[in-house]
Amino acid sequence: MSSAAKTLQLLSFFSATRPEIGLSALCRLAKRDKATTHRHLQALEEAGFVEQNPLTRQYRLGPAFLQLAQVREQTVPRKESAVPVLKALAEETGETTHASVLSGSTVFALASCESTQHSTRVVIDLDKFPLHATASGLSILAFGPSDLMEIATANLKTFTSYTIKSKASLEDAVQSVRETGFGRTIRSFEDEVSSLAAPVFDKTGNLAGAISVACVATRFSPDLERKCQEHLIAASRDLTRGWGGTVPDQVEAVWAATLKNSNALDPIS
Amino acid sequence: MSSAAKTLQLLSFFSATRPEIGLSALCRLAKRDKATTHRHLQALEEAGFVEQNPLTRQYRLGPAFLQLAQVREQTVPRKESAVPVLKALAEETGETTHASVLSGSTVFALASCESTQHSTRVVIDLDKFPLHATASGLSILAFGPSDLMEIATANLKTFTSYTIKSKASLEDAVQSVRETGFGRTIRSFEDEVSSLAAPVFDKTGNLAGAISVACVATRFSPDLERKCQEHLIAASRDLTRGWGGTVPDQVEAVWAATLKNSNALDPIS
DNA sequence: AACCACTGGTTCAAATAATGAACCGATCAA
DNA sequence: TTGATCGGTTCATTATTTGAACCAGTGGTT
Repeated sequence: MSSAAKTLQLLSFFSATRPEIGLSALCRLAKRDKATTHRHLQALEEAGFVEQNPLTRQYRLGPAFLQLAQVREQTVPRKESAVPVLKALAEETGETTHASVLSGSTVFALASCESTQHSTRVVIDLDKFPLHATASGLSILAFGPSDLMEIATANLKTFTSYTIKSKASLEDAVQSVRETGFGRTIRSFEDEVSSLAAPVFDKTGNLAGAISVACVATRFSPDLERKCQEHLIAASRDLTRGWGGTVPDQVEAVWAATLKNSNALDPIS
Repeated sequence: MSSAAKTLQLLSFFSATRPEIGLSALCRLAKRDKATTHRHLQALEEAGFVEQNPLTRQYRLGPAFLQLAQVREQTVPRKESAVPVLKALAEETGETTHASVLSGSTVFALASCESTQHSTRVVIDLDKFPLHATASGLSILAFGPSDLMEIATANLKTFTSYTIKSKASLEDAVQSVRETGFGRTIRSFEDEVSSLAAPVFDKTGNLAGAISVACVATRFSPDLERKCQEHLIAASRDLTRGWGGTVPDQVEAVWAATLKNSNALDPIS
């Protein structure tokens, strides 16, 4: 590990829950020498990446990040960071993938990617995802702002015979998403499509959008679902990271539980 | 210069106007070896501080900054409280406003706001303010830690024909800031810009940064200066308050004296 | 007041990791 | 083909990083 890498690693110990760290504490966290850590901190301080609280002498993240984050946002808008994640997800699952962003109370399509693995594949060309009828919409209802539920129930448009039609069944569906961490729809938007989606979060820790896999319904087996779940988790983490956030622990927990359950049901794995 | 410092320095070459840089270009900018620079970039990439554009292979700032900027703002919420103050100040004066923070011995740009009142306005895109050549820098020299003076005199870079060039004239300028409470520069950083700045303090009672108005030089009349002074006082009080501090009585006193003098000179107001 | 346990910070010989000229393979233009 | 880029890699040389031991200061206990 290079000296630069060690220096940079120190920054990763700062978080919202541990915003200020003293020299000795940081040595323990990083399992490194005091002299070394001190020199590393001085290099970081010079660059504006950390500063010392003049009262407590503890170190905290510096103001340089505000500037650099601004440049990053100007350099890489959200769509661009979604594309590689969607590509990877499409390749891994062999199905079509979508990313969407919540803006106000509308779920906008951001980008999508078709897998080349199968000759039949899902091609959905929409720019707004209905909240009640898509896996992405359900994910966003489950983990997004609570006032969305009202808007969703006011717009229960029917797309197929499977589309959710009542407020009660929508609430059930959303509750199930909260418990599993995945939005899930079977033929509810298009007759031949079943989807699985995961929420994506941004730097404010709020829900920012969703990422989904749209499967040809006849291919949507428990095995495929399991595979989609695994890769959706990775994809959501990646995209959340690309948008500057971290997946909330609570969501990670329900994902872990869901995967465990599906393991239990499937004695092979 | 430590290897870590060299690595970190690479990041400073990225900006809104130069968001992506290739390996060779970065070597030229940093005046360093290609192998070395490449290794440094790899360390940065591993930490998420840079990433490569998969198409062009050029490097750009990474997503880690979004997270770390978020943590920084949660730790020391400065930018958030500065924005409305800058906005108000820009509106009141009709000129561009800046806020900066002192970290270590560097003055970082925090945020800025352009007035919509005039069609010609000052647009300054820098991330570090030179201590000797900007109104903000002079304010910080005047009311900040005394060891800054050494650093400033060691870095008397010339920007325009008006830029302060000698230790003696810098000391004079700083003394004048102490007496008036305002940093003041006439065309000293950019040829067409004259600025006025006031110090901002934090909860420890120490200087934390500065707030400034950058005027198109040809508009910088005594009337406008007077107006800027009045509103800068209010803005500095607001921002200091937003950062949990209070403006020291001694600074308030020199402000009051300055306003009184300019009243005496200007019988109209 | 003496003692202890803890800070943050510094020193210097020993050891390790950074360095850069030269090199490779690709790409592009003339 | 040639030449001038580009990004990336190699390895002997060299300079930098390293950490045990050391200060100095602080707050709590005996």
